[in-house]
Amino acid sequence: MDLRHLRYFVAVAEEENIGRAAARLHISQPPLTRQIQQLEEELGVTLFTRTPRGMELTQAGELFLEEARNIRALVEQATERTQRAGQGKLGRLDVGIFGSAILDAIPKLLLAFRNRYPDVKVVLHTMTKAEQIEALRQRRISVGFNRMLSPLADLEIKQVTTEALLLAVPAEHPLAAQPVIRFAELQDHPMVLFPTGARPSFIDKVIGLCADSGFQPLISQEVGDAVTGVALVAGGFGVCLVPDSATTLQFPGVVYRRITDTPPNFYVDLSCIYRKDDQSPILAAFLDTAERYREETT
Amino acid sequence: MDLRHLRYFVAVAEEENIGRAAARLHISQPPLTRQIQQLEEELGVTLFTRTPRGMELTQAGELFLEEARNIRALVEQATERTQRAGQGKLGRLDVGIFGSAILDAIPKLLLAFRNRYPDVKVVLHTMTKAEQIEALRQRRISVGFNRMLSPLADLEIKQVTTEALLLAVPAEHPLAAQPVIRFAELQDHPMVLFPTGARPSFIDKVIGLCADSGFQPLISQEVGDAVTGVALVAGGFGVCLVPDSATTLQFPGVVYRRITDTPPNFYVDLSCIYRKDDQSPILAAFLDTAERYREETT
DNA sequence: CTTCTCGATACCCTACAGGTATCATCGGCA
DNA sequence: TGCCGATGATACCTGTAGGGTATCGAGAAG
Repeated sequence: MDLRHLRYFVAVAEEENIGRAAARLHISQPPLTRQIQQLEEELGVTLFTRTPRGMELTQAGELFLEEARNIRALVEQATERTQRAGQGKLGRLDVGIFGSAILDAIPKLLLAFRNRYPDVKVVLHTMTKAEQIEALRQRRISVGFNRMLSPLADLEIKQVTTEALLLAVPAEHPLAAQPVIRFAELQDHPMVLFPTGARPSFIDKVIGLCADSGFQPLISQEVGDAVTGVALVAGGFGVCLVPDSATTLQFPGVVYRRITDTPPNFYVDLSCIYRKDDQSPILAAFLDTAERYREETT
Repeated sequence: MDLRHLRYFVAVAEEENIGRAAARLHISQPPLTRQIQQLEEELGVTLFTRTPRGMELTQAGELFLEEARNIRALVEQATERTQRAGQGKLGRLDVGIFGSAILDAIPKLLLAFRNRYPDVKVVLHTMTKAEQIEALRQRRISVGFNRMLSPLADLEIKQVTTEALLLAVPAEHPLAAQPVIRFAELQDHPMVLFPTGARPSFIDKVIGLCADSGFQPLISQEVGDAVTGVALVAGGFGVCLVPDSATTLQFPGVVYRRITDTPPNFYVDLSCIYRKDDQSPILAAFLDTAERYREETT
């Protein structure tokens, strides 16, 4: 049996007349007769009673008509859904995000993606940079978000946005009272740094900036993520350089201050990382959305 | 697209290897490659990623695999069900029965049919002889039960059983006290006859029997069916000849008595009637069951 | 570097879907 | 009653496409 048989059968059943059905199918009458005969022979069931006025369904034929219509609808639906999946419009995208970076850019980007591809189920997995890389290679995620990513042979990196750095300062701290903060002044104040874990990371960025300005920071504490860092600032552990987006963390007793004499690379990137060999149309759609986001926000 | 494509696709998806899938399908590898390519081209979707180790489903491919399996299962089910329908094992049978004749033979026969063909839904329609014939011609029923059916050009009649006649007598009636009742004695006693309506019917049977014995019955009342007839007997309207099966009607004040000197045709048939041109396998199955029933009960 | 395994390609052959011509049958109608 | 028209069935031809064999190209493995 063949989908053609089903198509022909439904046409004949609906027209109750082989000639008309043949015309509707754009074939001539004899082949249609033969196909129907074949179908009946293969099933071993008489589907039609032949009358001088045309073809009339038997009870078995009526049942088969329902089934045939059902199957044909299902085939249509399957192709349609598969095509949507092939265009990245339907399916699932596993995304790795880092600890506290669910701030500003990532939610906005995910929201934009959801709007463009409402039938793609986005699943977020919180994991560190090293875990993201491992998960990418094991195909547990298709894309990861992180900062300060280093090039890798099998993974591609694409910058999503850059963020200026701000200084998180305890409200009672002398620097909070100054109208202007110069970067070099930070050498006199204990700093909270983050994240711990896989290097290079944001920590190295900050230490590098200090080194460029000719000093070593006074490290009061290293913590895992920005949220903890700002919490320690609130607790008086010192100041902390954070990306712009961290200002969404409004802790009582913490104020954010701009640095006036920013060195040229006084910003940090937010990038996404994915397998070079990943041909998934959903990933392509996601990266396209990310690209648009980047263009809109720069 | 074609069911073959689905079969091939599922095999490749399951084997993750075109060569093995080809072996499983008993074809050689190149045609299988081509069929998969055709399928992908027709859908416009890459279903597999080709690796040096074999074929790996894409996300769209995974979805299509589910759909394909589903469709294939449905096709199998459709053929199976249609075949059962074609063998008369699945479907619906509309049966016309007459007023009060839901006694003895018909329920037993229907029960036997249900046991042999549990998936055939039997729908009973109570209708008179004339209504049955009309309903048969209009195909609202496939078979009807009745007595004293006359041959018709387009309808076939098949006897199901015969029943001896008994006399329903009021308990207080003089005949009830006699040890023996001879048929000729009935000429002295008012009788209830049934059914009214289309002739020839059971009424004519009784009148004919009386005529054969050389008398005209004293008709006290004509009623629509045996139940009403026996009820009138209970009410003292007279005696009433009824088929054997009517003894299942146990009215208080009514007793059934045998006639001793029965004439040779002192019985009435129960037959079924159906369209000569009806090729329905369900009807055939039903008639076969009826035939067996007849053989078992004679 | 060789070898093995995978899918892809090239080319041939045959089966079968589809075409035309024609037949058989049954109702309707003059 | 017999002709005509409509219906599905049959006979036969043709071209497409599905399946076969032989072979290639690319990676992985040794």
